[in-house]
Amino acid sequence: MQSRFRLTRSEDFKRVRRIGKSYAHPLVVLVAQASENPAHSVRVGVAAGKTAGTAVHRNRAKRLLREAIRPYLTSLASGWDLILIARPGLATATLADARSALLNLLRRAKILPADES
RNA sequence: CAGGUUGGCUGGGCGAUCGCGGUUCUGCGUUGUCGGGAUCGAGGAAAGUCCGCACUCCAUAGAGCACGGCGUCGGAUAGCACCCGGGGCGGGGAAGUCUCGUCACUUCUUGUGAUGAGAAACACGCCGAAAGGCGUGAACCUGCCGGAAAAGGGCCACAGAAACAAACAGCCGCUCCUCCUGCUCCCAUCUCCUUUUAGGAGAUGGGUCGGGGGUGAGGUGGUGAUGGUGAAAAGGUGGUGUAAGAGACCACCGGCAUCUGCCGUAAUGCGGAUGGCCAGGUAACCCCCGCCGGGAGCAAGGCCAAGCAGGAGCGAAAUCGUCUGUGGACGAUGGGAGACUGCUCGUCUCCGCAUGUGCCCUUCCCUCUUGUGGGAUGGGACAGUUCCGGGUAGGCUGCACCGAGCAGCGCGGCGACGCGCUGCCCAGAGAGAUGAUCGCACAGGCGGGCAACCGCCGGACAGAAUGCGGCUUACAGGCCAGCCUGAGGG
RNA sequence: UGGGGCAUGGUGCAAUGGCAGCACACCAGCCUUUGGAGCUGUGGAUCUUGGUUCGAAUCCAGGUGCCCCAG
Repeated sequence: MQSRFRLTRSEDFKRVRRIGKSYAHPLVVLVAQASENPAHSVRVGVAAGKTAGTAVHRNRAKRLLREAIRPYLTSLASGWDLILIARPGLATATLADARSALLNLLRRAKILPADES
């Protein structure tokens, strides 16, 4: 993931987690919030807590999420800040499972148009 | 070859496409949140953080106690309680089974677990008629190691007389009392005999002096394993000995102390002589002895930017005496501060240590070119410093390293490790870089099949964050090697 | 990163190295028309693995999990 699509600053994370809207899936949780700068391209942050497992499992979950969202970064509506939070089953899932879960969440958040696949 | 056991190495490979991080080179009418190329990119444990260091900051002249850690010998190392090689004492290896009953679970069959009873029980050696008893047992693994617990204290439940020092019961000697028995003696009665003023013998009854034996009670002394309980009862076995006993003595064995011989650097081991049996266990209980030990940690620390709110303490140089060139020096006394974590102290340092022969003001004195300069006195401010409080969570650095560095080869050493030569520069972020898909072989598991083979599943434990050494813990599979035991072949 | 502490029935806590207890809860019974309360009773545990010791919840070492503190 290129660095212009990344959410890095701690205050941004805090802001999105506090006032963003969340969408849940058994594998992933999506938290979305409109950015302060609407012209800015979409920014994504990835997180995995201790409940996701050991360090190996947490790293694998975050890599899966990054790989899953990578093809859609340029087609997403701009001006959104997203946080993807891994849930315990994600580390043992495949890339196709993660991608379908992610598409489901993005359509529910109306960030990705429904006709795009 | 089989079994056992240990150590070392490895820790999925190759290719294609897409994607990520660092370094470096490079392109542009477009200088970008741009594009292209090269190269590097997790581990043996990166983990736990149990030890030891490097590095950084703070504090620092000493001694003792406390506290904490360590504790066999030698070696290795920059260093290390855990590394390497020895030694000693234990434990495992090493004894595993069968039958029956009861209970629980259960795949419903005698399958698993618990429990009770019975039987059998590894190899070798010794004792024994037998039952049985005693001793030893490889490689290798594993635990511990000062005070041989003979400075002292504590504890040793239950049981047991008693848990370490004696008592109690017991045994035995002496003495006293009571009772019994029988001997000697005396008296009485009766009978018999004779050598007939008398004597003798026997029986019965009684008496008590003395002596013997026994029972019971008391006193006194001796004795130690007899008391069968325990995890543990004061060397073991056999004999002598004794009133009874006991290392009291003797033989053999075992242990200890002292002296000593040999191998070994040493611990230790193998012996010899003498002594003498006093000595229970526990120091992963206190304790004693010896050695070692400042504190904090890369969120250490340094620089920059931004931001906030300041406050308090100190901010000096005691008193007296002597000398003096009037700047000061020396000595004494008292007080304070400090000598770092807890305490104490002979003693030491300073009288501010870092910092002004600095600045302003009040009063007095001297000088005098009525400007000033010098001294004394009291007060204040600033710099500085300590503490408290407030603010910040951004950037650069430390930090990606020429190093206790890595790889290969050789040499020395049993080994930990060391030395030499050659080659290399080898991850480094800060929401945290290694992933995904496909293909091909190679291991592995499951199913089908006599087999060849076919189909499916599918990589163990696990992710760097200042670095290094050791330890501990987790770990599928594969490869290699050593040692021991047994069998077979040459 | 460093330091400190804890682990005992389902829960909260006790226990000089010597028979693991207490309270509440669960279950059963009694009482009550029934429930609650009350009374009586049963079952159930030392985080794990080794070691020291005659004997370990306790002492020592390794491991596991949890909590707290500091910057």
